[in-house]
Formats: sequence, C-alpha cells, structure tokens
Amino acid sequence: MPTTLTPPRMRIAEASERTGLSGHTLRYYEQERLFVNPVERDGAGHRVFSEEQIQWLLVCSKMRSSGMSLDHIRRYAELMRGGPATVGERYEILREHEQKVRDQLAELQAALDVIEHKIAFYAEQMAEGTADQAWRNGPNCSSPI
Amino acid sequence: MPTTLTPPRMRIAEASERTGLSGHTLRYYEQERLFVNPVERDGAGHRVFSEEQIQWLLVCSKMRSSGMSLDHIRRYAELMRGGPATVGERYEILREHEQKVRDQLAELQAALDVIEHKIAFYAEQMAEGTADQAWRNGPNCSSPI
DNA sequence: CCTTGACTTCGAGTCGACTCGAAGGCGTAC
DNA sequence: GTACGCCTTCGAGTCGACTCGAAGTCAAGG
Repeated sequence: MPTTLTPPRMRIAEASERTGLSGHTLRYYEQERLFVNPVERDGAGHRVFSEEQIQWLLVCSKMRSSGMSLDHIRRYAELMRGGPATVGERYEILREHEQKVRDQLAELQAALDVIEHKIAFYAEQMAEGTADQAWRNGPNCSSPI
Repeated sequence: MPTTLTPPRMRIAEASERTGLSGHTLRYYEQERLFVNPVERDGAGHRVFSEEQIQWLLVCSKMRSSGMSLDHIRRYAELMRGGPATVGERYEILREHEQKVRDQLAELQAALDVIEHKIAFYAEQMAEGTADQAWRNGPNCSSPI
C-alpha cells in the first residue's frame, strides 16, 4: 500500500495533527462509537480518515472543550446516522448543551469578577507601599482576601 | 455543650448550608489544609466555623468553580498566613488564575459560536418543513452538522 | 533479508476532587 | 437510661476521559 494517501484521506498521524487529538484518543473515540461513519482501513489494517471525519472531529473537539460528555456526543452521532428524521432531536441536544455552556460562562464570569476585585485590592495595597493594613476590612471587602 | 452556637460561629451543618459545600467536603478541605486559620473545635470535638471562614470558603468555592486546583488554593492560604509580606505573590497567583479564566471564557465562547451556528442551521432545516436536504453542504457549512 | 517506523490491539494505570459508608462518641430530650 | 441526632475518624470507592506501554503486524527502503 502507498506510503501517502490520496489527499482527502489520511492516516492517524495526520488526523491527529489536524485535530489536535492524540492517536490514542482517536482510537479511543472510534472504540466509543463517536464517529458518524465507520473509520475505513487500508490493506494493512491501518485507519484511514476522510476530510469529513476530520471536520466531525473538530466539532467533537469543540463540544468536548465546552464540557459535552462522550455519551452525549455518541448519541448525537447516532442521530446523524439516522438521517433527516432525527433533526428535531439533534436540535434539542444542541439547545440543551447551549444552555449548559451559557451557565458555565456565567459561572466563570462571576468568578472572574471576584478575582478582579481581589486583584484590584492587592494592586492598591502594593501601590500604597508596603503598608501594614493588609488585614483591614473595607466595605464590600470582607476579610478573606 | 450548647445546642446552638453564638451567632458568628456555627457547626458543620450550617457551614455546609451557607457555602453549598457538603460536610464531607468541608472536612476534606480542612484535611487538605485549605483553611487560613485552624478550624476550632468545641468541647465535644465538633468543628466550629467562624463567619470569616465562611467568607473564605465562599471565595474558595468561586476559585474552584473557575478551575483553580486545591494545590493552588492551599498555596494561597499559606500566603495568607504569611501576612502582608506575601501580598506580591498572592497578586501573582490571582493574575495567573485570571488569565486561565479568560482563556476558558474564550474557549467556551468559541464553542458556543459553533453550537449557535448549528442550532441556526437546524432551525432553518426544520422551518423548511421536513426537507430532505439535511445532508447538503452550504458555504461555511461543511457536512458534520 | 533485515531494519525501520508507523501502525495495530489489548489491558492496565492515572488524575483530582470528591463521595460514601462503617463504626463510634457525645449531649440533649424523653 | 436510652434513644436520637449530629458529629467524629478512617479508609475505600467513584467518576470520565484519557494515557500509557507492551507485544505484535505490515510495507517500504537499503
């Protein structure tokens, strides 16, 4: 079998490079049935990925980075295989995940507000020279600084 | 020993309620030396938390929810015990964490953009009736929908 | 033919932060 | 005095998603 593949198809090393997912992870994803279409094999039994699968992996990657579980991705992939009839359920899954992502954003933003507040407090402290009032309680600034 | 404590001090059940952290978690945090000041005990050996400790736990909670590790929180708590001399290092820790939170926000936002894009696509699909063109590839819309 | 290197399968190990449950102590209410 | 409920310590278990490593296969290059 050829050492290079006709362009839209590639082996695991390139798929790994393209997606930022390790080869181990790519195999794991196949085993977990996360692909919409089966991963093909060449004569040597090596995996061959299509461009479409790379795009799908990039989507998976975004879903993962926003906290979607492999369970949910698997379900979504199943629905993809189900064709147009499953569009409604796919939509629902995405809507649900969208809400989770918004919740996470809000949570992070709330934390960021606290962090910034403390940073500002410390910046002021440090500007005041090596002041010894590090333990004061200003308004809205209960001690755990 | 009294069944209720003088207001600013409370036992684990109330501390749990106030902070949203389970009693198990509160004990675990003490064991992990996450508190700035030692958790006191009453005559029966029960933990007694101060209002200040509740405030600190609320801060820890925000740090945790934004992904700060217990290791980093422990370090921060140590620095708190070190007094004013450690303000600079505390500032640095917060700055570093701030950046991580901003990175997470950006990552989530990028994922959200993809999700919204797909949601809009599906919404359109569904509006067009049960169209059978679910597999089309529009511009900027490579197939893994 | 032999080496090289990219690949294969398989099973086991890792990670942090909880989370749980068993066994027991203490003080109050009845 | 005994039942109750809240607390204690301790050690073990859980979770998902990797991550690793051993042992083996295959094709091409020299």
